[in-house]
This record gives sequence, C-alpha cells and structure tokens, in this order.
Amino acid sequence: MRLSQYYIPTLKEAPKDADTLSAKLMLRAGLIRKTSSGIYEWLPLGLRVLKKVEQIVREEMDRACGCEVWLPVVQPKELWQESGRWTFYGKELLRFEDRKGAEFCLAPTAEEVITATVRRDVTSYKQLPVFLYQFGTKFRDEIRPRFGVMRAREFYMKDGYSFHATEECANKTYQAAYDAYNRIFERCGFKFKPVEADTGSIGGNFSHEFMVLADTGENEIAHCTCGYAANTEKAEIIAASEGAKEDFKAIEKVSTPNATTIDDVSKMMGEHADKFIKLLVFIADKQPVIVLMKGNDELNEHKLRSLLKAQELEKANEEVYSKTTGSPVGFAGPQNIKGVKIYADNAVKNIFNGVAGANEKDAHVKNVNLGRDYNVDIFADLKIAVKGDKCAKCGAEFMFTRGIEVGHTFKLGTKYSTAMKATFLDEQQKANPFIMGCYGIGISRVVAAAIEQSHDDNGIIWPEPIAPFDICLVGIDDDINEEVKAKCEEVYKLAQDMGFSVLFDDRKERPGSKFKDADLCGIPNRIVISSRTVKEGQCEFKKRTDKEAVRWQLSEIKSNLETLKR
RNA sequence: CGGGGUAUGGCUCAAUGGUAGAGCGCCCGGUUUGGGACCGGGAGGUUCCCGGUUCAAGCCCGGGUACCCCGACCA
Repeated sequence: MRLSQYYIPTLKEAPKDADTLSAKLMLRAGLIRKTSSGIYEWLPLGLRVLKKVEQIVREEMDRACGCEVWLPVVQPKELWQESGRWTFYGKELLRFEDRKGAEFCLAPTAEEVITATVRRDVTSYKQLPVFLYQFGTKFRDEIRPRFGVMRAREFYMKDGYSFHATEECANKTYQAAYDAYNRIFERCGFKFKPVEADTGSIGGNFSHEFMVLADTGENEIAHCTCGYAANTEKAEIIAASEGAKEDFKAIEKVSTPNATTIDDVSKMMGEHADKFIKLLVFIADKQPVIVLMKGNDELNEHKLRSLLKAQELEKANEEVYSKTTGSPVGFAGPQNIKGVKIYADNAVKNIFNGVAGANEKDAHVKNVNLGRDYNVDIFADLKIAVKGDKCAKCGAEFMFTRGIEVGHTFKLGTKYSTAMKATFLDEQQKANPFIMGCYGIGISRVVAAAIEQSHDDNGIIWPEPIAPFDICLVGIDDDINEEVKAKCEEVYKLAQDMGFSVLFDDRKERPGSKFKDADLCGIPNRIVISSRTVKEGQCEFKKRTDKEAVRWQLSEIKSNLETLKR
C-alpha cells in the first residue's frame, strides 16, 4: 500500500476527550475516530489490525471444532422475553420499534438467538455436541463508556456457544475453548493470564477471564505461587488467623455525634478500625439482608450475590436501612436485630470487644461480642481480596497485578435452554434441556489492549502477528532522486512478492515527519532508502523496538528479507 | 442514575459586555532536505441549540443538548 494513496489521518495532538493511552494513540495514529460517545469509526489501519485479530481467533475456533455463523444484530423482543432478559437486562439493552410497532433490541450478546436456532434444528442427542460461533457488532448501552474502544457501547466481539447432552461433554468443549483462548492470546503476542472469575447470578460451575496484563488494566488480579489466579471479585481468601481472644468486657455506650463513617468514629473513640463491626443492609431479590464486615474491609458484592444466589442485589436506601435495623443510617449495630438474616465475613469471628452502632442516633457501643450481644446466621468469605490476604488454596500471601479482560469463557449450564424450552431427546426418549457453554472475546478491545501493553513514547509497537503491515518502507529524497525512487519501487515490489504486507511512505514529506508517523503507527519493521544509503548500494533496516538501524546491502536484500519470515 | 466539569476553525487553546485570535494542520510561492524545518501569502467560524437582559452578548441570565471526569455494570 502506498501511503500517498492510503487513508491514515495522523494527529500531532490527541483530542482532549481521549482518556487513555491506547485511545490517544489509536486516534493519533489514525486507527479510529469517535462518532459519538462510545461509538467509533474504524479507519483502514485500525481495521487491518482488527481483521488480523479476527483471523487468529477464527483459525483457533475452527481448530477447536467451532462452526462460524452470522447472527442478527436486530433481535425480536419475543426471544428476549422467553429468556426473561427483556426485563432483566435493564437499560443496557437498546430497544426500538420497527414501522409496524414491533419491538426489537440491538444484540448485546446472542444466547437467545442461538438457543432458538439450535432448539429448532437439534432434537436428538445424536446431533450433539454443537459448537457455533460468530463475529459481530454488539451494542450495550453502557452508562459510562470510556477508555476509547476498550469500553465502548458499540464493539466487535467473537461470541461462541456450545450445546451438550452431558456434563462431561460440556466440560470437554469448555476445555477445548479454554485451550483455544490460550493459543489465541499467545499468538497475538500477549502477556496474559487466565484467571478464575465470578460466575455471578448465572450460576454454573466455572468461568475464566482472560486478562491481558497491563498496569492500566481495569481489573485487579490476585495470584499465587501455587498457580491459583483469580479476579479479585472472585479470589477466595482464608480468614486472618484467630485474633487474640479477649475476655468479654461490659458493653458501654459512647456518644458519637454526627459520626457515621468508620474513620470519624474511630478518631472520636480512639479505637482502631479493626475493632469495628460494620453493618450493611442489602436488598436481595426484594428481601432485606444484613451483612457484617470488619472495620475497613470491603464487601465483595459478587461473593455476597453468589452466597445468596440472588438475581438482583442492591444496597438498601435510607428508608429500608432504618426500617430493617430500627436505626438511623450510620448508627446501626447487630445487637437486637430480629427477623432479618445476618451474614458476616469470616473476619468478624475474630473481633472481640468490638465497636458497633448503638442503634440510635449519635451513639456507638464498645465491647460488643459475638454470642453474647449478637448472633450471625451465616459466616462466609465476603471480602474483596487486598494486599496481605492469603490464598485459600495454599495459604501463601497473594500477589496482585492489573489486567484487561479480553476474553471470558463461561459454563452456562441450562439457564437459557430451560427458560427457552430448548430440549433434545436422550437415549431413553426423555427430553432434557441442553447444557450450554458460552465463550466471548472482545476483538476491538483486544486491539486496544495490545497498545496498552506495547508502546513507547513515540507510539504504538504492534506485536508482529497483529501488526497492520509487516514492513514500513520509507523513501527519503525519492521525489527528487530517480535512483532512490527506482530502488524504493524495486524493494516495494520484491517484499510484496515475498509475501510481506508493505506500507510504502512515498509522500513528499520531510524525513522527520515520515519517521514520526512510522513510529506512531508502530509497524514492526522499517526499511529506509535515501540518496545517502543508495550511494553506497545500501538501505537501512530497523525493528520498531531497536534503537539504531543497521545497513543492508541492496544486492542482498532478498536474503535479508528472508530472515524476517517467521 | 447521582455528583463535578466543558462546549470558540480539522486538532490544541486564547479573547474586561464593544471589529473573533494564536499554535499546529491545510492550500499557494520560495528557501531547505535524516527525527514533526524556515520565510512570505492564503483558505477556513451560525463561538453547541433555543430564548432572555442590553444601544451592544463568545462572555451575563434561563432552558435544552452533546461531550468529558468520579461512583454501581461488562468483551
């Protein structure tokens, strides 16, 4: 491709609304443009990368015996009502009507459509398993899109779905998908880690997220020398070892006017935050529940949701809080709570002579003790893993890194097949719901993640397998020096004949501009031909990551190019 | 949805209530020619929209919209 005829509108300055490094670079390098909040145009250079990633994913999915299909983006309300998600999905589902007033949504994912497809065509265990996947535009009307294409409303995704007669078979395909994902992200040249993830309200037995490791990642990963790695939303920890047992002291009320936060009360009373029993009220599927946490430990709502097996979980508002606890917000304690289930994090077991709200305005109580002053229905691990917490598998302290979630594999179970009455007949002629798995990769997010992981001050550094071009050929003086021009054309043709994709910068620009653009666009290999090098029968070669260029004899260019082949 | 902010040329930003500007980019001419050159000339604006105050509004007031940032969701 000749740059003079290519569409790469590069920018010296990033638009001010670009919030992340990858977004800035993608805009500056002319990969994307923003159309609207969370909605982007993909320009030629960006699209080439997207297609490279897509092809790698396609090859590995095919290798895992997936069959590519293409499903509609516009999907009818009726299907979504069958699964119950027309109401449950909420505002993220963009809905609209056609000219007849029939209601539709833009696909945020495709479980409904694919389940309906398979339900129609597959009736016997003999036809199973079925493993289908597609690439397609997804739309999720996120409340707050950000980070460029990383958290966009409209994005490009590979979504795959498998259907099985037995758990064994489902697990086998899950494993195949898991292996395929590992190969995909290896082939993309990523430093990444598959981690155990929260299965949330969907249930099922496993779920893994594939995290591209980058300091700027949105997700925090807890991992351990024993090999365990999990999203901190999920990471299982062992409760801190038993604190020193203390004799129960007499309960004592303390006036704490206007102090509703742990910090305030802690200062006012001179007690360490570890002594505090924090009380939270949640509404789980319309039922109020109370959760106790130690001092400054943070509740992991995902863990609570799994424990309660709740579809909906939200923090109670002031009114419900007061009604449930009989206390104004910020002053509730676990003493004398009746008729509400009390859950507590394991760490609460070890609080002796603790501090809690006094269940009346502007007062707290000291020396509150489990068993004497309050009881807990269920103790569980409910805490977000933080530094210092220990791995539940082996007891060693967790290490933490950040990551970008680029893929998610999910064992769905029969959630959708049951809801949508998608069944097959087994050998006993009994109708069973399909056991399902689903597997997603955010293709457009992968592109941004690659940049987050690989860049320098001058621009993008593409991993070779997903680079938009293999070689950037830069002509200097090619507009005024016939010999340079001829050599450029020669090398341009040769490299392409050898199977390389080449971006030839044949613009009438000064060298500085060409080099800056080449670095910004991040093409892995650069060849420079100028009057200076041609005079000596040479050209320059430099990897994007190299500091200095080396000289190649033009007469030996072919064998030199051979060395670039993988 | 709650809280905070912004909106002026393609991009980044200026402009006491009194003729709307600069840098970069773009076009033309010249000088240059290895890390975003220099000189001269030029094009490009409904100052987000609607309304109000005023002799006069980019600026003040009211309403709206879009976009961004901080929180709960997700590939």
